[in-house]
Amino acid sequence: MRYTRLRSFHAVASAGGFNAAAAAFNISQPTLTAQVGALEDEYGVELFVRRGRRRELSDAGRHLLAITTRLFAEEDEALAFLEQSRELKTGRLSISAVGPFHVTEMLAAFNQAYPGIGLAVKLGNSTEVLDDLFDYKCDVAVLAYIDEDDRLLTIPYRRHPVAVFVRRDHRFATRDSIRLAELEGEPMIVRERGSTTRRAFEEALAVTGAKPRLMMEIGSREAIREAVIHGLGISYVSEAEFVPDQDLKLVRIEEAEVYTYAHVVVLKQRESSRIIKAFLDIVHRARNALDGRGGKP
Amino acid sequence: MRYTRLRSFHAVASAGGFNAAAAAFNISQPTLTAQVGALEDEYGVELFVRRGRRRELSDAGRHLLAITTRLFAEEDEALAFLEQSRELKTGRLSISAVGPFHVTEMLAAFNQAYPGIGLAVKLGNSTEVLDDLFDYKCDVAVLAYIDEDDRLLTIPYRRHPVAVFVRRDHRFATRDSIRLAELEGEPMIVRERGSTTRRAFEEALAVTGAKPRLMMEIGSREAIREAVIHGLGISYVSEAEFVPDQDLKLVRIEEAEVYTYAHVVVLKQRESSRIIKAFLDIVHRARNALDGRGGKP
DNA sequence: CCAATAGATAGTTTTTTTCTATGCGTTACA
DNA sequence: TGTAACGCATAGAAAAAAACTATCTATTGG
Repeated sequence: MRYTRLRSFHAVASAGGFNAAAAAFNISQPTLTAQVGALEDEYGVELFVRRGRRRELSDAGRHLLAITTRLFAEEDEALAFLEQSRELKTGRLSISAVGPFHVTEMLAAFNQAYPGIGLAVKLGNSTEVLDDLFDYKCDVAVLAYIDEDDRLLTIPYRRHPVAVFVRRDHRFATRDSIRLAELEGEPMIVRERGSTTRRAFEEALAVTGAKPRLMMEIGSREAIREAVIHGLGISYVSEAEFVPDQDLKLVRIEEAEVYTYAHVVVLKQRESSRIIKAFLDIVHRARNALDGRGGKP
Repeated sequence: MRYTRLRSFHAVASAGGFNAAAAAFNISQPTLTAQVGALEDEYGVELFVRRGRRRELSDAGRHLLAITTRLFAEEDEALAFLEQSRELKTGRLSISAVGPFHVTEMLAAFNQAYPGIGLAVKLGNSTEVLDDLFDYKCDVAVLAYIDEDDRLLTIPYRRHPVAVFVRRDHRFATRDSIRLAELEGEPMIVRERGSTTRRAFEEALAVTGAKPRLMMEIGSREAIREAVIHGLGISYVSEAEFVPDQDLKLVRIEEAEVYTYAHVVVLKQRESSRIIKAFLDIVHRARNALDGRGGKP
């Protein structure tokens, strides 16, 4: 109401007449006459002076035009911002993940598709990651295994085989792959309890029945690498996480039954969020691109 | 539409919630929900993030709020300007007048009543003044005599007696007043043809039948004063225009039939203009205040 | 677990906005 | 000096929008 009147005034004032404004802004001239008239009546102010058959801006009108010019510039800015938001040219997506190795690929794909979106990644264990998700501290979580929780929407993203790695001089070092059974009695350095990789590995071992000798439990991938390099034992790692080293050799597991999984998890509630939808879309596309390369669970 | 949505968004964003905004801005909560929802749908942007039972500003929402804050500040400014215009606290009034002497009084009264209104005075002869009026170059004209023109609204403002003035050593200098008949053969310096004062004076002379000796015609009041001081003759002037001098003496005319008039003239078309109405009102009041003092025609 | 709270949804009514058709006064031009 | 074109005003009707009430759902705090 006030707005419409101001807008009509602005149109007439900047177009230089009622008919001109009507033509320029695709509204009828009587509408403009009515709106401007209402504005003038409401405030008892002469915005236009009748001069023959035309109406020209009065001093008050000129002053008001200066204000409305700024006003509608701000409106344009608001709409421009909304437009660019529509196209996801701005915004931020925060991700909590259990490990950096699963997410970098997704981040790269997403960033390529939406270069304007800021990305924030926070790492933590699975409990922390889930808490972030439920506390709205992140938009997307990347987890290894999933709780069945109907507040969550879970998308299996990909699986990474777990492999054994040994020092160059170990008897496995010349092998391309081994069987789990061969690990019987083998001195082994393992991850902390709760590690996704350890869990997957031990489940597979339990199936096989093989029992390595647990040398030590270390809560850091890097520290385990050092321990292996120093000959304290052999260990395992998700293939994607393995950092090559001249003293180390990665040996696959023949059965290939040991995998860590990456699931993309979001709150069902937020599934319809544009930015989250965009991310999930990228994830699906990446999964499909992986098909046939055996990356899928 | 866009505006209402932005306003609803702004209300919710600045009030910190839908219900809070509904209470603060006296609109119903469903209205706000609908408007904000429409804005989000239209641009596919999440302005608020659902967090439990509340909705909190998203990054995009925060950005938009910054813009809408400026937007509505401009709107407030526009409305404030219109409000103060309603009370005639701003604006400008331009006056064209045939002489400065008639208008100063009005200007003073008007300025006292509406100190915020800028005043512009332009002087000219009666033709120029009327042209300004018809060309909308001025809002109000002050003229001596009037054409009957039904495009014009004319208000008699006041009349000023015309008096004779002479040098101290003139035989009239000891008199308080003279009769027009005494001017027979008297050397006289007169204004240019077209001068209101000359016209009034000569009309009165014609009635009387007296014939002064026209010494010279000078198109400037100041130059005439100098001429009288130098003893070239006597002259006349509207009493209101007379500037006292130790060498000059003003002598009234007994019949007091010689007057110049001041009429306030506006275009009928523009009579309803607030500022013009306000000025005419001041003029009427000043006229009434003059009643009983004999200032009226 | 219940009551209170924040927000969403459905359906309706009121208000606003906008249109078409037409009238009136000005201006320009033949 | 008519007369056509132009610029705006007015009337009445139609369309769109904004607003409401009532009700529902989900979350949270005691």
